[in-house]
Amino acid sequence: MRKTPKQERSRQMIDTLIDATARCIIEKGLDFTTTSRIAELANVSVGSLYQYFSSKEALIEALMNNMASDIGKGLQRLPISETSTLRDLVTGAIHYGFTMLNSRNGLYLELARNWHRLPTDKVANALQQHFLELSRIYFLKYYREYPIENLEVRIFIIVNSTIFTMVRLISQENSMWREEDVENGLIEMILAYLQTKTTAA
Amino acid sequence: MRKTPKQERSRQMIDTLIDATARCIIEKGLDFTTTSRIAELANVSVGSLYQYFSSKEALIEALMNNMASDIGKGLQRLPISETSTLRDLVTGAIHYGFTMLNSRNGLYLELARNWHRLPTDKVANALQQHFLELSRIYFLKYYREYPIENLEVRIFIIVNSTIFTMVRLISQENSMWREEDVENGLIEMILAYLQTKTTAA
Amino acid sequence: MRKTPKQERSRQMIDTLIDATARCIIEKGLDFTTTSRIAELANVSVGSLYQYFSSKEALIEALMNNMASDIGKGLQRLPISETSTLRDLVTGAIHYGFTMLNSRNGLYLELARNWHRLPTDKVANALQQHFLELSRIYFLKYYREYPIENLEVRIFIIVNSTIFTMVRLISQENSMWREEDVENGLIEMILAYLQTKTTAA
Amino acid sequence: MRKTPKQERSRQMIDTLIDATARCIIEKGLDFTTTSRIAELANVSVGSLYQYFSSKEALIEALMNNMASDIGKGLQRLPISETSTLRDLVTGAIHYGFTMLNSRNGLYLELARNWHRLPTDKVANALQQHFLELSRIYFLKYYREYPIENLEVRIFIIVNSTIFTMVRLISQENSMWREEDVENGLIEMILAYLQTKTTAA
DNA sequence: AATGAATGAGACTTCATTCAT
DNA sequence: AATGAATGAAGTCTCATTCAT
Repeated sequence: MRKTPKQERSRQMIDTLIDATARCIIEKGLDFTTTSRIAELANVSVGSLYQYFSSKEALIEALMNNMASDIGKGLQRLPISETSTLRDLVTGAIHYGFTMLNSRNGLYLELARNWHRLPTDKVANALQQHFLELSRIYFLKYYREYPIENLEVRIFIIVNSTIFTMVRLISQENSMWREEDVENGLIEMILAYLQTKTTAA
Repeated sequence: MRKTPKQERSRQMIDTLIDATARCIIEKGLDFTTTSRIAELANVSVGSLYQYFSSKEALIEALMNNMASDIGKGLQRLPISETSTLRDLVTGAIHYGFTMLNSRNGLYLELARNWHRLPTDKVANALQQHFLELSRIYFLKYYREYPIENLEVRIFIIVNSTIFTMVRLISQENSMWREEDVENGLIEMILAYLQTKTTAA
Repeated sequence: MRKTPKQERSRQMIDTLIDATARCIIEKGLDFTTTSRIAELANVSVGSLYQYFSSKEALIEALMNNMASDIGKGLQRLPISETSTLRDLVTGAIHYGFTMLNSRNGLYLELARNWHRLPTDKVANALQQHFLELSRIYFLKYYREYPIENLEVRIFIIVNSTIFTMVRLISQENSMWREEDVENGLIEMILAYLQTKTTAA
Repeated sequence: MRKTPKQERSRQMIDTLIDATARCIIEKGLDFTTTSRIAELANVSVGSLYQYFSSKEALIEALMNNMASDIGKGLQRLPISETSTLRDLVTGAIHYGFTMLNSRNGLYLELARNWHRLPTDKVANALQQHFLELSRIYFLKYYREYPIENLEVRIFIIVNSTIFTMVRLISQENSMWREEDVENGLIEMILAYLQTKTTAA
């Protein structure tokens, strides 16, 4: 029995367009990502683009959603074994972050740079949510004796701190700092912070 | 000896234009800051604008430089007495950061949001430099027994972590977190991090 | 003898499309009547639409022809008895006009508004022709003693005067005039005009 | 003392653009009147067009206002002497109407054809108002013994009847009727109508 | 025959920058 | 020096029509 070709083709066109958008952002930067350039990169007419996405924004939003889901999947694949220490966990997550930002030829980097003009909320929330769950699971499992207070706020601070420190680092042409050092620094900072007891407010 | 009126006028014109740019960014946001609006706010013609600044970018760069110098001056005014603990110092700096981002009707906030499209380097570098010096002085003075390793990298991480966590917090319409909690969290994180010894790489 | 199914289907498809066009014009107005919307309303593909009509214009022309024939049929059903006065006749016709323009949810109103961009000629001519015949019959029957001069021109004037006065009246959101008053006014005007002898040119 | 050249130039540009709009409508018809064509006809860049008119609609509205004021001025110049009969008055007005619709190479004709898509209200109201005043003055002066009832409604009917009968006549390629005959017919109709007493409602 | 995805010309509008006055 | 009118490339989006399946 044949698969439904319509939806197949639709799905493919949608993916092609989102992919073209990604490539355009990578090649030209978000500021020079235009609907006609996207269509051109997709080897498709502008009209087609608008048959599948009601606006440039919708297209970028779709890309962001893909991104959110990618990141989510990646996070779930992070290895957490019984012998994982908190340091292992944090190191893994930080590493994952750098991998992400350097992946796809800097696509995520450029999106992160422009977070304010983009429908970032979904991605950011997803990210925070994922880390929150990850942390909860971890702390419930292995740190029952050290319940973390204010976990949400801490995750918020850590996630944002990490992302933007990374983005800034990678964005610098000739950085004065080695990626390795910053990576280690972030790990230390996060670990130190997580092991802190909240002071009485 | 007469003052050189030309340069006086120039200086004044330049300041007026930079100020108009700031007001425009505050009122309309960076995306809707156009050269003609700037000129209009400065009560000056667009032509004049281009007599003093070769491009919109140049104008914004000047604004950024002013900003950098403002921030520098502010930092130098941070009170550090002999009795200041490290916590006092960090608390003061974080507070200063929030004050800055909320000052000038959100001008710095908007600029920080759009850092990637702006000539941020100078500001960021200035900021980092200032904090570096501040820290050096502090640690040399009171912590001679605890020499901080990798101070530059740590400052880089801390400054970026702080700025963007704050920006993200302030940018959220109805934030899920109280400013106070985030402020405290940042302070704890930074303090914990600074008191960490670098692990052997 | 079997009916020819092809032609049956054709006829039905054609009618469906014309009907969809009418519905689209009613719902969206002529300016927002697009081929794809028509096809959608007809539960048919755009491609099929073009199998039956060579262009959007052809489709609308067909609708106009249907309209002409509808109006013609309606006019023939206007009651003219032996005891009808001229006033009865005119009143009936004016009433018919208003009924028409308000019928089909304003379809004819919208078409009349846009007469210039449409192949109006057929409809207008049909209308004029019908009224001409109606008048001829009437005057021949009952007014033999008052032969109307220049009947064609008079009908032309009356028909156009009536249609557009009505269209303008109905199109006004909050008309300053009651429909009843305009209706009576038109009747008076037409009656007065028909009872006029042509002055020597 | 020099005239203010700015306003001079502005005024001239505005007039040029409105004039170009008029020419474009005349040459291409309203449907093919585009902002770039207008700019081209005005020997001006599109940008300039938008410096003076915020949108295509604004430009067309300005043209309509000019039209309204032209028509108003023309009406005020209609000769009404003491010896004018009602027939003289009506004849003059009808004549004026035909002159108008034929003037400016059919500009007003095309605008009248497209009344429904245009900001017609101002023009139509102006026209009705002018005729109303004209009629009031006339009837007050010379027909005190025959006060016209429902003058407003009558004027509404007459103005619309006249305009569209004319527009339809002129729009026909090879009209079946001589302009003279229709003109006379309209005059007779209007005169007959105005001399009618309103029937009790 | 039917489908509907694809096309692409063309519409409106913005804004950094220039240049005649 | 100052002005601000003029420029025009570039951007987003629509829709009648075609054509491969």
